[in-house]
Amino acid sequence: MSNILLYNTLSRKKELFQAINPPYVGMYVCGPTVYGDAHLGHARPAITFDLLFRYLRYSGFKVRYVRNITDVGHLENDADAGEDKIEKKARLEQLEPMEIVQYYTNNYHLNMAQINVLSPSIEPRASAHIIEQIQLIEKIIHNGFAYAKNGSVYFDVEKYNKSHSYGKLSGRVIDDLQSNTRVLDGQEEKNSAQDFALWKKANPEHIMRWPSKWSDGFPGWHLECTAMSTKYLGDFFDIHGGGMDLLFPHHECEIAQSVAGTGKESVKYWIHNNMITINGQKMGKSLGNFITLNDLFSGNHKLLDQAYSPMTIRFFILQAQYRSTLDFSNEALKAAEKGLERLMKGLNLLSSLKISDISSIDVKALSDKCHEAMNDDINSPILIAHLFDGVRSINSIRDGKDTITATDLESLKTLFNLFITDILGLVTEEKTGQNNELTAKLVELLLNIRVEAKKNKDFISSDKIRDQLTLMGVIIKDTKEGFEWELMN
RNA sequence: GGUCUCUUGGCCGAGUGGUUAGGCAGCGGUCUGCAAAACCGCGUACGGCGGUUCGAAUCCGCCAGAGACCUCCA
Repeated sequence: MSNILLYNTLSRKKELFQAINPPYVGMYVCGPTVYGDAHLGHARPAITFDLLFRYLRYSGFKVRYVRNITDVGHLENDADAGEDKIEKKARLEQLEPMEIVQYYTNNYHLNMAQINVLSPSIEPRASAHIIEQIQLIEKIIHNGFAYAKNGSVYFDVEKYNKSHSYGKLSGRVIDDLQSNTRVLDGQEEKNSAQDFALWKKANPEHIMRWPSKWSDGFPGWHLECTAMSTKYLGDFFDIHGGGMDLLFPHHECEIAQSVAGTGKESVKYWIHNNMITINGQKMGKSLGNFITLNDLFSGNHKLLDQAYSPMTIRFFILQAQYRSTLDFSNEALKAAEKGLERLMKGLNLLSSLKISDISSIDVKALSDKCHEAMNDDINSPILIAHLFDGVRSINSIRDGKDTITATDLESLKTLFNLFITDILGLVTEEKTGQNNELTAKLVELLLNIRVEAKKNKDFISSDKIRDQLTLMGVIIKDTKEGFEWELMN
């Protein structure tokens, strides 16, 4: 079916992807906690796994892609003393918690659509799966790996580690953890510092609460992913993805929960995307150095020289391999903007190429290279480099320096549409105002007068029209046939 | 402090033993009334010091610097 290599964090090497039940593939990716606008960092996993989703589907797999919305249980601080992120935001904004959840979920969906990220097959909410989480806690308690205390339930890491390996995903040793875990407030309930909460008893002022046999409370953060992934994908599924920062403790805890609950691990391939950095540091909420997607699209942020279109952001992220850090800078984004333009121009040129009896370019070889790049751990930058080689060939054919047959041209069109549009998910963006009929007519009227002036060698008038229009934000390109124009963003 | 990772030409970013990745910027050229745009051409870089090897950006060691995780984070 395919020979896709994927880097599995569990084994620390690239493995041949073999679906558990081909052609079906189950993929679970940790989605956002909806208590703020999505920032550039959130776009990385979304695009990374969107790319994988698209490529797996193209490769013949029927993928069920589950990406959750965390709307409860994600604590602000340590598991005992912390405050629920959603609740905190709700209190600050004087809103019902679910109002916050709805608002930021809507914004997330809008942003994802803007960067052309496909909707997952299922998008479960943690708050809608309390029963499943309670059932899982009961199983874990039944199997002896959790204990209740004062209405809360904690996972017994030490006991689990005696018969299983806690730390196998992140490469941690439990003894190191014990000696190095910082002393935090409110941990007195737990038997051991590294134990984590499965259920938390709610304080009286806590709004988000559900009844359970232990207390009126709410589930722990790590639990939701285990409960929801196995509910929709079964006890053993193919791919679990997320950001590298979730590796420990979140994903480590997921493994422990699933083994403690069902007796076996539930994930075959663990895949992690790396971070987006800014000035060499991770972009994140806690450091306050994040730039939201809305900021990027509007250009309205002190670190931004200009606005960047959603496709520029998408291309910027795709230009780096997902396991590398990617450093934000205006210079890098501008480079991405220009590069994307070049690529899309090449794609558009395909429809106007003249055909010949023979081809001087090798479309099949290009196609093979593109597939090889994607098969090698989804290496999008290599794929893009090959596509740029294709663009050079396309320009060269246009200039008459290379030739292409009708058959090869069809193949090349198919290839470009497949990789650029379907797999990389890059589409041409309409510029705002371009469709305003009156503006278009006025601009064209002026430019036609300018053509007349040029014919009459009245360069003073022609340059005046050009300079004035340029000042107004009309980009003019002179061509053999006359002119082309577009509005500045 | 512990665990792990990274350090590539002006910028971003691929590449794991021997062939020029690619993009942006820059320079040169074609085109143009002049420009702009577009297109074409041009860059032998791999933190430092040793070692292995016929040969290392790529393997090993040491040193320096940066980062991630260890607490919420995509």
